[in-house]
Amino acid sequence: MATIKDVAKEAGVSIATVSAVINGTRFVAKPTKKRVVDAVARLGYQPNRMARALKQKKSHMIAHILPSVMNPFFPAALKGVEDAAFAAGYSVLVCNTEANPERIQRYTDLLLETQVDGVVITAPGLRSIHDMAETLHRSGIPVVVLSGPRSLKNFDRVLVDDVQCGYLAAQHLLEAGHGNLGFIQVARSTTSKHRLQGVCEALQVKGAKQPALVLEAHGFTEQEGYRLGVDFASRHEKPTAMVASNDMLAVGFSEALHDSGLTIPKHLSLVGIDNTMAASLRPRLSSVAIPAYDMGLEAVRRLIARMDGSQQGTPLTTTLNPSIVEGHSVVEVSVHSVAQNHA
Amino acid sequence: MATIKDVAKEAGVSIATVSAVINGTRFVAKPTKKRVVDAVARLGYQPNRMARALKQKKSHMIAHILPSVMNPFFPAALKGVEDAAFAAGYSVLVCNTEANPERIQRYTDLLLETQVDGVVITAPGLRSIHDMAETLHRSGIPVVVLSGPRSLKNFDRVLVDDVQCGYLAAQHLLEAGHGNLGFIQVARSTTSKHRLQGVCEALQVKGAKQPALVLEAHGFTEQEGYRLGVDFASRHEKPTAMVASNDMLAVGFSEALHDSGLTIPKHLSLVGIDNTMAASLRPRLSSVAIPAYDMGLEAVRRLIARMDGSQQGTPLTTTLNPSIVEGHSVVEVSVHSVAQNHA
DNA sequence: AACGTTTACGTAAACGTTTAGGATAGGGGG
DNA sequence: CCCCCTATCCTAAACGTTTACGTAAACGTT
Repeated sequence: MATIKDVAKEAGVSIATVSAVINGTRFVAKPTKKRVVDAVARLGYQPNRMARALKQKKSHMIAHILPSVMNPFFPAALKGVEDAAFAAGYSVLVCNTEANPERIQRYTDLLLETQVDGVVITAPGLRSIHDMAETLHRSGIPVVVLSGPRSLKNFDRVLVDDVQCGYLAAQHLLEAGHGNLGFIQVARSTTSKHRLQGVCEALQVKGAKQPALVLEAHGFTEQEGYRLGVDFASRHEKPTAMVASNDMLAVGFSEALHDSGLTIPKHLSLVGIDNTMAASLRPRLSSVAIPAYDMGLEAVRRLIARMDGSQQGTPLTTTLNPSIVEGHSVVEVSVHSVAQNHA
Repeated sequence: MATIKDVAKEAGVSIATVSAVINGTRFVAKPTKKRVVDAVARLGYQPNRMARALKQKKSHMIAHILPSVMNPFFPAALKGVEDAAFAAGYSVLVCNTEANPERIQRYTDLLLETQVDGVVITAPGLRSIHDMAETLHRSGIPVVVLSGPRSLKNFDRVLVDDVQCGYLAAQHLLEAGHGNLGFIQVARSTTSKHRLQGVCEALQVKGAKQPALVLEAHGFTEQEGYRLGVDFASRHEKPTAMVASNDMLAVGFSEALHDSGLTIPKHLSLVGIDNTMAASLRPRLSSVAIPAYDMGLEAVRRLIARMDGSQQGTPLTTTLNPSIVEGHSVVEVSVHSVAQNHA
């Protein structure tokens, strides 16, 4: 690899001059500049990023910390992060924590050593990730949290409005004429609670206060969805439509209905939330899409604003809006058929 | 951030000694070592990776170049890459090319500047990616190709055996009693051609030479699958089972059958290849799984072997075996019903 | 003609490491 | 008692940049 010294010699100038023409940091006479440019081309010179980083104390790298790229939500966020970073001249280091405390520990050390200029942490559920964020932050590294809990109050955050998610899901069903809805919630999850609240808010427009039926799952899993689906199928009084706290639940739920001889959307209209599994169902599940890609973009924009100092002071939280994407799991219903609520 | 100098002063030794105890590069008397270790702890010292990289000409970073993390195949490969890298003390930079020549160009410059120690390139279809690989390689950066074409003969490669994929798919159907199969191939794709060849090889055991029906798609897309599904449904003579060149095709195909009133697996047994969409179909699609995660692991192992010089000389290609994962899209059939081949 | 300004570039220190090549001190053999 | 060896640590150069500062030449002004 040619160094700046080689270029300087080749062009017959000092290294300071080479640096100047490369970075445009000061005026260089036209003919001199040309000599340098030519020399660079001849030698195929590429500035050494390590050396530059060392001198400038800026690595031009950011880290994206996430639980696992295998989870369908994260690749989209990662891509948003990478796109925004790329556009701004940053490279991104991926760090899969796998929710493993040991990995998390090693990664925070690694990131400190690497002198990354900033990090975006997505969906930090664990205490150890919380600690990681704090540690990095204390070391002066800007941190923005993507889709994290309210407890991370020292950081910039970019979120999707969970209440709005529930609201949209319910509204979509109401607009299709469904009067009494059910909801599948998840025990001890604030996310789920917010989504339920959104459902309630939508219902209030119709005068109702609560969903006609609330089933409780113990986790956002397909198995739990299936379990509740079996339960549901055996009931006499059934709402004509359900909202699931997330798509996984919806998939399991729908599977159970299918096994019980009930079909969607004929016997039940169903809408999911997060739109990760929409393609997994026939007919396609209607679901509320979380703009993961856009959240990634926004997170990095926030981060860059912190890194270049154009944004200072108290933490900001940006909220993006979800949107409903229609599948074929919801059926229009006339005002009359709403009244009769058994399949 | 504390530097090595601060530690040296704090411990009352020279920086060389500090470096020695940190890296264990030479003997240091026990009491001295303790003083250093304590000083490190007191100051919370972390070695600066940039400085180290500069001196050692080794960044301890590798890059993973891929078309797009949004494509379902790649996250698994990425995770394999990251796991192996992490275990070996390397960080990984993700580079989504989006098959965009401009991005590719900028990324190759970036990687050269960053002095990454090695790169793994996955699924390089394009000419410009081919060039990228060559450029990096010429600059002395070890490159291993994950799942690339045979034309990339200067590089270590890790592949899945496409012929084997076809073979497994067909064998699975044969074992279920299906005598005459069909195949959905993709025009001008060597991957598809190999898979077809595998199907043929499996058929030869039964005395047949060719699938009873070969449909031709113009791309690995759901739309093409749908188009061929419509075609298929209108035929009089139908095989009892089909193999699709990939899962996307299978999904589209199955969609079309469904719309034509044919159901899987009752009227047709179907198996896909690559297992990316298995969950997208009800009933679940039986498919040949490509071990993307393991391929990622293996790629990085190869890469590391090159980087530390333990592996030299002529390029190696490692082939991993695919495996069938059973869904519910294949039905057992008696020898008799095989004879009657219309639905 | 002497001097101040401007223009264009060079010198050298610094960033935080690693590492080759001393240097110092203590100890054993003759 | 001298010499040499070993054990232990230090000095200083080097990695490839950026940048504060310095300097030389050219020019205009009086």
